[in-house]
Amino acid sequence: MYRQERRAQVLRQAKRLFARKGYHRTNISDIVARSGIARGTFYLYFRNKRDLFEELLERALAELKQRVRRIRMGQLEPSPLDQLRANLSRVVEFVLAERELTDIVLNHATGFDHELDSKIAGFYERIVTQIERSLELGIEMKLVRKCDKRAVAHCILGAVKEIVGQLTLKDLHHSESLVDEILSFGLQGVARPELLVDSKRDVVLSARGQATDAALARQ
Amino acid sequence: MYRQERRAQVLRQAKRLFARKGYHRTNISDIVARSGIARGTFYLYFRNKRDLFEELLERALAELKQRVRRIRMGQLEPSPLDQLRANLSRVVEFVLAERELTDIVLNHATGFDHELDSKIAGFYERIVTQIERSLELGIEMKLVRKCDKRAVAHCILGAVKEIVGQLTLKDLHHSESLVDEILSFGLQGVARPELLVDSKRDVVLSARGQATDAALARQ
Amino acid sequence: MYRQERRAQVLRQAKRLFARKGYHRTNISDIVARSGIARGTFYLYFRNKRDLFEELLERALAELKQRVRRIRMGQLEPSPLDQLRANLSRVVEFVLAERELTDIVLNHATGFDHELDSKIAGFYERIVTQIERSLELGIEMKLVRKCDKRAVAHCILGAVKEIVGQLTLKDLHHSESLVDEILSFGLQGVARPELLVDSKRDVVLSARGQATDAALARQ
Amino acid sequence: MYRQERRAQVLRQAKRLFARKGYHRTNISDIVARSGIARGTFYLYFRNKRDLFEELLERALAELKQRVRRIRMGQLEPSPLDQLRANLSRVVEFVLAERELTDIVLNHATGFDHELDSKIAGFYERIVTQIERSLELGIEMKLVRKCDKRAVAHCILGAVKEIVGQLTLKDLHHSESLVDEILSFGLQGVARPELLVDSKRDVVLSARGQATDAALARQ
DNA sequence: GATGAATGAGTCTTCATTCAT
DNA sequence: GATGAATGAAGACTCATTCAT
Repeated sequence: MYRQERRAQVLRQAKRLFARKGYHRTNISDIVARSGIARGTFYLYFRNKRDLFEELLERALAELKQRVRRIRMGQLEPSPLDQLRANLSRVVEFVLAERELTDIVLNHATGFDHELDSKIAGFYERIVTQIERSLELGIEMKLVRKCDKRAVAHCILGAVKEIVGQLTLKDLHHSESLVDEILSFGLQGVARPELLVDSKRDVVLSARGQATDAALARQ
Repeated sequence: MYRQERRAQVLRQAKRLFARKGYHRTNISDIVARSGIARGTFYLYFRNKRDLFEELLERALAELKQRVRRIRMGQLEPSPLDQLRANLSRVVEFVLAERELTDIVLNHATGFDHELDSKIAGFYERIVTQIERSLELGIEMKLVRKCDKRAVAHCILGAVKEIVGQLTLKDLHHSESLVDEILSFGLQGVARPELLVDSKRDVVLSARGQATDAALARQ
Repeated sequence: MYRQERRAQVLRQAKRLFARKGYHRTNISDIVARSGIARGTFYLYFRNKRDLFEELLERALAELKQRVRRIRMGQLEPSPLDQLRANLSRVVEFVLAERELTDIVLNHATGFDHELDSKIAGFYERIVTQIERSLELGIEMKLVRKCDKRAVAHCILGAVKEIVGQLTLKDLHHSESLVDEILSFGLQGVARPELLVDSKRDVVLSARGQATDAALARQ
Repeated sequence: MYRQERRAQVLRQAKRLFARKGYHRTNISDIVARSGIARGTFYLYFRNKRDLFEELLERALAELKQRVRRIRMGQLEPSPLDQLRANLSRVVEFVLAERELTDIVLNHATGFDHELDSKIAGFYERIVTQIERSLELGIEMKLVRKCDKRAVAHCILGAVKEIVGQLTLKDLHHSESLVDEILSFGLQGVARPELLVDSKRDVVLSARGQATDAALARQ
């Protein structure tokens, strides 16, 4: 288990450095110096610098994957909204606990090489698909309006990524209100609800938005 | 003007390479080979590799800044929504015309060095602030519900960034429907409007969303 | 101590090369090839090429400084002349033992950069001042004639530098007779002593040398 | 003659730059910028950078050669001492008029390449030989004591070089007194003349200087 | 297993020189 | 003749990785 401790120490230090300086500006010298091991020892634990980075990345992705669960229907399940909220809450929790890892995923894991890029892309793709499925489900359940599910899924993912990216920079603790704010935004957008309902039409914003303009203009 | 053409050619090729491989894996040899110039010629046009990158980045940011305009009130101005839509439309236009530049801004300009990081951060901060102001304005005009303006501004920025990032990957042409989809999402979220309105309350989603859950559950 | 041997080997080879070709025409490739080490290894021992050069220079200057000692008065001290001779002898010894280092100091350490130039200038300034003080002392003791001490100090330094520079080129061993020749020159110049003494005047060469001319012409 | 003016201008500027920064740190860009000509024009006037430098050097050497004349005997000639003084005076004059050129000869022309090194060495060799011959002549005329003529010649050359090198740094005008000081030093050294004469011996400093020590100690 | 000295391929950058206009 | 853009060889330095101890 001693071995594992050392390894963990290296991972920990590398994580800090990658988060602060990015992959290319972090060098093995930095890592081994911080980790208190010799240069050569590094290569007993990791095949090379890239592998170490990949491992960190995969840990983050695996953890996140696990925290974003499929929305399940059923009498025994919490309401879909609660499941949604729980997902988001778990993600925010992770982000706050692992700011550096999050920073790496969001800011330093991009444009690396084909393999890693695919890994990241696959991860996000999976998330987007999950969101898409949830939207579909929502539409079936008549909770969600009709929309370009894929585009909207990306919007949701983007909103979460951005908020979460901001979180890594600030000294915040987990706040449910933030999660709710994100949820509210995703669910109802920013317009005052009253403006969105119209006796004659289901969805106000449509036909290149002219109707909406009219509705809004009526105010 | 001949000089400017050559310079432009180098910028063009560098842009391609940076977008494809990122800054660190693109080397001067690549750039000069692609540009059909000699190694030394590069340094006639650019002080160094970093400067070239910075120039590309700044061009993108400047162009984007110019395309995102302040929402203006007044009889002679288009409706706020149309101004919003025009902003978004101009951004999407740019992104589609300059996929590589967009890719660089989104994926390769991060974790570079302090100066460039600040430049990017400043750019996004500006955008966020603009969105925030628009939200404020919307609230005053009773078009926008009350919310954590800063958080929502980040959500909106994130949604746009993500969609836009996806656009660079696909072979799409500018579609107004996409812009409308983003707008709809930002304005009304995903919930069916009817669910959001309640005779007794202005905003349904609140108090940790329990009311909403109830409302949604009622369906 | 193994490390020190390698380092010394590099210093030795660099010394040879700098002496033969000067700083600018000696490149790292030369040095590492001669030293039998790899390119990168060089940088384990020296921060850069300039540092290596500086180290060589400083070694030489330090050694020389140490060999040129202040003339001390006192019953227990050797006669001033013997102290002078000892200084000169130690310098000549060094020069012959370290021909290359001497060559570097004399011929390649000049017009380098401000810092190194100052170092060299400082070194010579120190020597000149020491000579000047010795002259002062000699005047007080009535061993030395009145003169422009600074100018004469430079003359003495120059004479020694030139002789020493010649030594580095020839295959000589340390010869006391050479030291004495320099001393004689410095002390009595080249004129036949008889010509210098005049019953009526202390110093013959004066008043724009006309008197001397007369004296010499009398012969 | 226009051409010659331009050429002279380039030589003038190059001289300044070489004197200030040395050969290697002076680049063609500097030279052409200062000279107000285009890069390519430089190569219409000079084959390359080295040639330009060589030309400057040769001018200096030629001028100096011309100023150091052989001591001639004869009723119609000035006294040898006056001829010596005139030589020295002409050299000092040149040095003061052409400080930069002197600086180049003394400090930057060394360790350059074989050909230039030989040129410089040849120049000095010539001077040394001239001094040597003068010493010989002086000995024949019983004006000069017996000595290692070659060594003494180097001492004299060195003294002059050093003084002259100092002159280039200071803001002095030609002073005959300085010339006399050098002459005095060369002729009579620094010892008080009385100490050098001994009724029984011609030259006091001899037999490893012990006699002199004794003589000096007698004081 | 641990070490850290050694490696050398790779990269940016400079600059004297050329040559088409 | 004059220009200055273009050239590309050359050089310093970095750093991930290896390997003898």
